[in-house]
Amino acid sequence: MRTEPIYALDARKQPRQARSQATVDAIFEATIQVLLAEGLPRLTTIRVAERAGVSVGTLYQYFPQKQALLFAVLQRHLERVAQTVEDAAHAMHGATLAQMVKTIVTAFVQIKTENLEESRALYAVAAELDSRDYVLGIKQRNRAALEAMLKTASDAQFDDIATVTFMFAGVLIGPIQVLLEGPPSADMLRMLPAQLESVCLGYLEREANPANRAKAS
Amino acid sequence: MRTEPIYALDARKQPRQARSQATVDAIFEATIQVLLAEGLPRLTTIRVAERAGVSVGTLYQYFPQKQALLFAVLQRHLERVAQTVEDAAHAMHGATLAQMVKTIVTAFVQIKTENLEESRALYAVAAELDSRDYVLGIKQRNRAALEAMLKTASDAQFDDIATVTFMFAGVLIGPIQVLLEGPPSADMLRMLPAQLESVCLGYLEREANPANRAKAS
Amino acid sequence: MRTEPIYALDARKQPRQARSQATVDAIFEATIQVLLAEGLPRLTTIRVAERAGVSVGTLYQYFPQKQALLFAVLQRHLERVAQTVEDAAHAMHGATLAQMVKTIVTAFVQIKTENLEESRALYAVAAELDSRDYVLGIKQRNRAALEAMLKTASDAQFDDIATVTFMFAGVLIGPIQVLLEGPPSADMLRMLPAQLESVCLGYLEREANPANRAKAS
Amino acid sequence: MRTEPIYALDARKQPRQARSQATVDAIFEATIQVLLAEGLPRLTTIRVAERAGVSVGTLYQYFPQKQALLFAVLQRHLERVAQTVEDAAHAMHGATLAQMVKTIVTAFVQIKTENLEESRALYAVAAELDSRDYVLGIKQRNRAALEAMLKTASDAQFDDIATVTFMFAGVLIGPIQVLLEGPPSADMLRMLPAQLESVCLGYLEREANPANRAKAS
DNA sequence: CATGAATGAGAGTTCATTCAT
DNA sequence: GATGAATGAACTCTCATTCAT
Repeated sequence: MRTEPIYALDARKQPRQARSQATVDAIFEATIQVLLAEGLPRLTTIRVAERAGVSVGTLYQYFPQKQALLFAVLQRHLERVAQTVEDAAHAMHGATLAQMVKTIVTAFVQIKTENLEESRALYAVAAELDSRDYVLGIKQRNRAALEAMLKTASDAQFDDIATVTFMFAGVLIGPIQVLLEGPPSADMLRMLPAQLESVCLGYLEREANPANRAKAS
Repeated sequence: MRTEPIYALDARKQPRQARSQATVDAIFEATIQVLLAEGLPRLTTIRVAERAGVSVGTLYQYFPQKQALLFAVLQRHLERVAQTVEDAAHAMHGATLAQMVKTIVTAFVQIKTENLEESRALYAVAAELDSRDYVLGIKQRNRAALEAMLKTASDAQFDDIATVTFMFAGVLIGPIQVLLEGPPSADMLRMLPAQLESVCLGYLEREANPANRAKAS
Repeated sequence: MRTEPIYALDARKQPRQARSQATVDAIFEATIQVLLAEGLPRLTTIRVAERAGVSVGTLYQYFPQKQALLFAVLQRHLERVAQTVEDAAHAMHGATLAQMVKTIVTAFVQIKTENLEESRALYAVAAELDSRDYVLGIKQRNRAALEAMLKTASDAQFDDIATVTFMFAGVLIGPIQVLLEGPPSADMLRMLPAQLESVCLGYLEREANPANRAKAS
Repeated sequence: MRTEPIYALDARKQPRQARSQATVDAIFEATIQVLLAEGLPRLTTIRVAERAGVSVGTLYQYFPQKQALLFAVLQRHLERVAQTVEDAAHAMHGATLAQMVKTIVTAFVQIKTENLEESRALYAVAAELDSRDYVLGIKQRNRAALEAMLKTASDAQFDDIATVTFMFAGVLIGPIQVLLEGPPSADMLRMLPAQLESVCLGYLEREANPANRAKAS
């Protein structure tokens, strides 16, 4: 994929006043709405501006390119997710595997699910936007937080912690993603946390170094 | 997302002559190549035609709309995946959980990995194309095959097989997807099958009905 | 002829500013000019825009489809014609047949002749555009105005007024059309009004109810 | 209107064999049908060929350009009309005005009405095709035939016979055209001949030289 | 001669972006 | 700053015409 450097994907103008912030928020909100109502191919700057109740000119005041707007929306979402994971992981340092898994799964399902529609809409954006590096960075951050946490598990120790973390993260996201893409099933959504805990705990216990596990108990 | 019915997404002239078939193949190939080299936003019908060594007119003779072309490419890929899963699942009817998991994981990783680039490129297509129903259908097929297989496990029995299958499929795809999106790591790729087996088997054994497990042993 | 409903043939942004109105007028004028200079098959949106001194984008801001543009031009012309006929007919209520005919013929010839080139150019547009219903509506309006007038003739009364009106209108338009299509002959143009009066009056007097004619004289 | 000389509007190949003639006829027929079913803008060579049951290549064997095909169809129609008028006019040499009018009106209404749909479809073709000269020529022929006939009227003589003929022809065609364009009304169609006779005879009698009329009677 | 796959110029239309008001 | 009319490059798609089979 041609990865031309994107100059200034970041919004040029840092909003300093309340009015500005309100405008930016309205634009963010409008972007998500258009995304959901019309789909990415029909998301035009004019449509977003209209729905946000501002003019195109104003929109361009805050986001000098369309890509910058989409990037910002994606960023806002992923940043929130990363922060949640980091907070949860940090809080669990020194806990048992079971406690860790329960907390992480709960937090992750919660954050991905509470804005279910938004999450779904942003998949297309991430896929199309030239944001691969950024997305990879976020995933890296998430994994780092998880890895740091796993290292402090009171009842387990892992030989290849990088691999274990990778699988942990992958396993966490897989079923959630499938759920997001599919027709929203309330049933599945209810079962998801417990099932995800089962999956993760099952895996982590299997992979935990037996010697240490013994020592821990 | 506005889901206007797409009339005749696959309504394309069926090639009747050998020459035609070669043309269609060249167009398929070119589509993947452009997707990888330029990305979906820069995939235009003219660029595809040029790379395929034909004129736009010819392209449109076989794919009456751009969407039809993308859909066909996606379809070819997913059909292959679904077929692979179905074959593998069917072959494992009556086997043990461990055998099932090993076979399925191997087949799935293999098919997704052998055309790694193609798989990656198609994510954006699926996300943007109005192909949700089709993609969901494929997932349904996959799950049905897995469920039918799991029901025949010689050493296990599940209470809520629908949920178990859903998680099984989700867990299978999660880490693979993460791998596809990231920078291809040979290390991870090597470990993936064993790790996936561990994850799946860990989960399935945990969820298997204890009574039956006892009986089986 | 496949008469698919044309959605929003006239759905165009209503110009709100003076600048806009000037733009729209320029586009109208340019359309007629291109029609005359190049003919309908060579009338492209780009050519019209160029001649109007604006960009294609601007043209499409006011006329969302090419058809809408052509329709608007046709409409402007026919509306003017219909208005002229209605005004003339209304003014002659209660007059004698001879006065009526003289006035209507004069008005009709005048309006069709003053923008002779425009009239001619629009025949092809009307023939090709999916405007049959609209054109028929205009003709209906014209006939209604003539019929209402004829009913009030002070010196005549008709048995089958619908038929008489139909023929009156048809006879009126026939020679004018022939003249428009042909090479403009100043001679014929000069004679036309008197001749048309003769034709119409001859016909109407023939068809007038004899009893009433007697009474009137 | 840019009147670039049309090279070779005539069909290149004069069909010599029965098979060829059948093919040409099928193509003619198909053209009319497509014209009626789809309208001029959707009349493509491929569609015509398909409906005629031949390949595009074959169509181009007989008509080297699309214009040549349309021109030929138009020609066939107008030739038939012109021939009919000429025959009728010639047969009436030396007759009375009343006889002349009756015969001409009958013939003209008949020929235009029997292939009503065809007549209507060809208006757009004539308007768009670069056939103005040809159409004018046909009209000229028709007028010449009428004029020659009128000159021999046994009971009338005209001062300005050119003008009278022009009006006669124009009056003849006006109501017919209106009828063709509108929704076909059986009522009007039935009345048309008598009404047209009335119009024409009324006019001609008015314009006939009184002196001669006296002498004639 | 007939076929129909291939061609590619050119048409209609969209939309990110600019800038005079 | 805000506005929204104007821009025009770029895209999708059509169709008259050609020519290898």
